[in-house]
Amino acid sequence: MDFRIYNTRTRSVEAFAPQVAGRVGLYVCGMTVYDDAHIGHARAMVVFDTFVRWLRATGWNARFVRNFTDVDDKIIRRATELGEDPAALAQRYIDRFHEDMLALGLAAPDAEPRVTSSIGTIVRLIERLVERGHAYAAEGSVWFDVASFDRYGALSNQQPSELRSEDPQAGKRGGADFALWKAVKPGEPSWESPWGPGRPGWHVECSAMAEQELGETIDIHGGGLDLVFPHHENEVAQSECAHGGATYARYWMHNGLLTMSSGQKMGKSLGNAVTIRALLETYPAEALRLYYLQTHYRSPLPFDEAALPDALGMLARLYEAREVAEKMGGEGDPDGIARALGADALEVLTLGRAFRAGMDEALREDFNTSRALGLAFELARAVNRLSNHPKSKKLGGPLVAPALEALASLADIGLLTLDTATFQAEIKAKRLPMLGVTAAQVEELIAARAQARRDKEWAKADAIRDELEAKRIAVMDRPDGATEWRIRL
RNA sequence: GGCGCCGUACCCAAGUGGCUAAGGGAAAGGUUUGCAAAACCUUCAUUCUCCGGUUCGAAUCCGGACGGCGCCUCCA
Repeated sequence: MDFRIYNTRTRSVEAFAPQVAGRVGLYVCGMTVYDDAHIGHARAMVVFDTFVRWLRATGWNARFVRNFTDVDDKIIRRATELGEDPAALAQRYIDRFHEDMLALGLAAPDAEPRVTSSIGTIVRLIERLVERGHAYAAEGSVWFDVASFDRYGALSNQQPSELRSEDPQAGKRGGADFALWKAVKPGEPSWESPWGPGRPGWHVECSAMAEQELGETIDIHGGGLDLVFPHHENEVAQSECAHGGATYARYWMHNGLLTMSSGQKMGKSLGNAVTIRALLETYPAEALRLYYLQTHYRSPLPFDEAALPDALGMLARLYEAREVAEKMGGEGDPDGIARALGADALEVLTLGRAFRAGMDEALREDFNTSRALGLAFELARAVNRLSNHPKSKKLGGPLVAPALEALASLADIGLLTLDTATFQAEIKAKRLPMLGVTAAQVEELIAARAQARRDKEWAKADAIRDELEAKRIAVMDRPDGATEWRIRL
C-alpha cells in the first residue's frame, strides 16, 4: 500500500517511492548503551516498531535495522567510574535493553549491528574517505573535512560558517570537522587501524553499518529529532562522499521528543529520566504504546504521569468493547438484521466495514496514528450502543463481525494483541501492589458482600462496596448475577 | 548569533483553504441499577494565543507580536 511521509530533507510530506518495488529498507539509530533506556527512547522505539508493523501488514517487504553504539566516551567514562570493563558494561545494558524491548512488545529488528562488531567495515569506509580527499589523518586521529563536501548542511539547513565551533583540537583543520577515528588514549579500548590504534567516531559507525546492512542508499532513515544535527548531517556527508555522491537516505523520518511537563526534553544526561522498566512495573506495555500513538509521531510529547491512567482507561475501553462484541450471538445476513434492528445496528455494521480503509487512509498520510485511533473509539462506542439493544445479544453477532475484524486489525499497530483475560490480569498484577491489597483480599470481601446481598442486608453490602471503593476497586454486578471487579484507574 | 518547531475547549489531542472544528478524559443532567459500576443519551470551542494582510472564503496561506521548546556539545 502506498503512503506519504514527512521527509526532513525536503521539509515536506512526500509520496514514498521505494528503490525496489515492494521493498523498504529502514535504518533507525539505536541506543548508546551505558544506562537503562528511558521512556523517551521508548517513544522512538515504539513509533518505528509500529510503523514497521503497519508496513508489513499492508504488504511491504520491510528490512528493519537498528544499531547499538557499544563503544563511546560515555560508556568508557561510566565503566571507569564503576571499575568495570567497558565491553562488559555495554553488553549488560544491551541485555537489559533487549529485556525492555521484549517487555514493550516490540518486534526484533532484522539486524542489530554493533560498532565493536563492525570495526573492519568502519575502517574501510574511513579509508575510502581519505583516498577521495574528504578526510585527513592527524596525530593518530582521522577527521572529516567538512569543507570538501559542498552539500554539507543540506539535511539540517545549516551553514557550516554559522555554526558555533567547538574548541580547537589537535590536528583538526575546520571548526565543523568531526572525528572519524579517535586515537587511543591510555586505558581506553582500541582497535588497530592504518592510522594507529584507536576507535571509531560516533557518526561514522552508522554510515558503515547502514551500508553493510542496506547498501549505499537507504530508503528510510529514522531517529529522534535531536539527531538531525550533527549526527545525521554527518552521516550524509560521510556516506555520500565515500560513495561518490550517491544519495545516502532518500527519506528522513524523525520522531518528536518526549519532554518533561516543564517542557524540557527527557534525557539521561539531564537526570530527569523515567526508565522503561520502572514504568512497566505499573502500566501494561500497550497502555504506554497507546499513550505514544495518541499523539502524532512528529509532535513533541510532554510527559505527564497523569496521562498514563487516561491511556490505560482508553485501552480498557477498546478491550471492553471487543469483549461486548464477542459475546453477541446469532447468525444470518447482517444487512437484513441491521434493517430489522434499526439505526444503531446499521451504524455498527457501517463503521465496522469502513474501519480498515479509514485506518489505512490515516496511516498512509504521514502515519497519523491519532486519527486512526479516533476511528477505533467511534467504533467502540457504536458497539456499546448496539449492546443496549434488547435483541443485540442474540442477534448482533453478524452485525459486529466486521467490528471485531476491525479491532483485530489494531494488532497491526501493536494494540489489542492480548485476550481480555490476559489484559485484565496484567492490570491487576501491576496495579494491585500500588493499592496495598491482594487479589485474595478483594475476592474475600466480594464473597462477603455477595452473602450480604443474598441476605438482602443492603447496608452491609454497601459498606463493603465503600470499603473496596476506598481502595480504588470498582465492583460490578452483572445482570446474570455474577460480580466482577476492576481497578479504578 | 545561526537553523528549526510549537501555541486548537477545564486537560490530552486530530484537523493545514470551503461540508456539523475527529477522538479520549474531566464536569453537569438523564436512562439503567436494591445501591453502584460499566455502558448509552444530552450539554460542554459561532471558534482555533493576539494583531494585521491575502482570498468570494483561513484554525489552515503571508507578515508581525507575545508565549513555550528543540538543535548548533552527548542525546531517541
